[in-house]
Amino acid sequence: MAIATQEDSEKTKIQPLPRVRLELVDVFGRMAQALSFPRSVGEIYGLLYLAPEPMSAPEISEALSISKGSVSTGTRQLLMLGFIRKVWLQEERKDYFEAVLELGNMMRTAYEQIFKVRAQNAERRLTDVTDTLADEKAELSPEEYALIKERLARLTKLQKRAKQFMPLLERLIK
Amino acid sequence: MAIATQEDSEKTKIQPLPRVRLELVDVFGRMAQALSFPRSVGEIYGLLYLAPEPMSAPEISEALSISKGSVSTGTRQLLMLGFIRKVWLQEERKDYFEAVLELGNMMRTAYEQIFKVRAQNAERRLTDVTDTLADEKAELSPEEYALIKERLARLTKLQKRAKQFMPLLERLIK
DNA sequence: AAGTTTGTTCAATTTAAATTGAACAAACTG
DNA sequence: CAGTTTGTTCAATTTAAATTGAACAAACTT
Repeated sequence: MAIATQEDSEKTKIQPLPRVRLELVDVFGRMAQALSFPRSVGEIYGLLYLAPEPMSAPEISEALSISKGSVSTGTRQLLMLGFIRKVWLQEERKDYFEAVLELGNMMRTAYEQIFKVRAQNAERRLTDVTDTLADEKAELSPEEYALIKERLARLTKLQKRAKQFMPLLERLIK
Repeated sequence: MAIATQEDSEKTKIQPLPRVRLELVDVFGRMAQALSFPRSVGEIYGLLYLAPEPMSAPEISEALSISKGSVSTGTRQLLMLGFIRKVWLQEERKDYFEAVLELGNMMRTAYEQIFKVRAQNAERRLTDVTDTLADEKAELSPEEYALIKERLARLTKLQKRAKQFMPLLERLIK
């Protein structure tokens, strides 16, 4: 469908994607959503994952029926996360993209960029809360102060435990 | 606090929450969002986590300025995940809720209910795609068929590796 | 009995996020 | 040079999800 009727002077030999490829596009689209990425980002990766050759942004846009803008932002995200890479095809001036197949690498990068940052944020915010408790001590009844202190200590302990796991996880992921 | 005696006719002894508690509400609210839960669900948990006594649904609604409906659906989700429990206060007919403080348990339950299910879904969908490839073999060039087959095999391998990690993760989490 | 209070459900609304599409710049082509 | 094509950015729009609020049922009270 959507065969470009404008003079196909070019490589616009857009044959429809085989069903397998469409299905994988869908699988990665849903997976992205589950991980709270835009669906389109997953779809782009799914498309590239089974592509026999690198694809240009206009080709991706056409194949998935998504706008240039979405392809631009989507590929940027995937590049940053290390899920795809740019390929320089001889004498072409377009950018071409291909999927990085070494999934271990991808996952490590994604882990670094997402989980680690989140864990650090959580840690910082937790110490902020603890500081607030100290500031507020005078305004709280001794019982309430003690209770809150104990519970925040629990959270901090958990936070520390989680932090210890992280290097272990990192090793597993590699 | 909040020992509203019925004769009050208004248990609206609602003194404002201490700042520490408001801050933790916010921390958990944001954390929930990062994990793609509704913010309100995190806020409810954050509120209960530092509550000196179990709180009723109307109290929660009031304290967080969220509707009865949200409290009802939010507490249901938290109960299902094991993050909070119902407490039966003597002779009261309202439901009271308190946070489960044993975070290890919570995390195990959440893991079971979320990651495991997702991993199983991913597995099923991947085999579906592989089946489609088999169906479609005749319509593909030998080269494309081989390429897709190889890449799907890669994914399946990764999937299996991830599956092996799961029991290990489970043990770590406990 | 009629009147409260609590809690659930679900349609309507609000809010947040993703996507589009148009304006623009850059790099080429005839 | 003017005319294409590619790719980015961002305001406007669309889409999806969370939240509200009203209707209702259940469990009590007077």
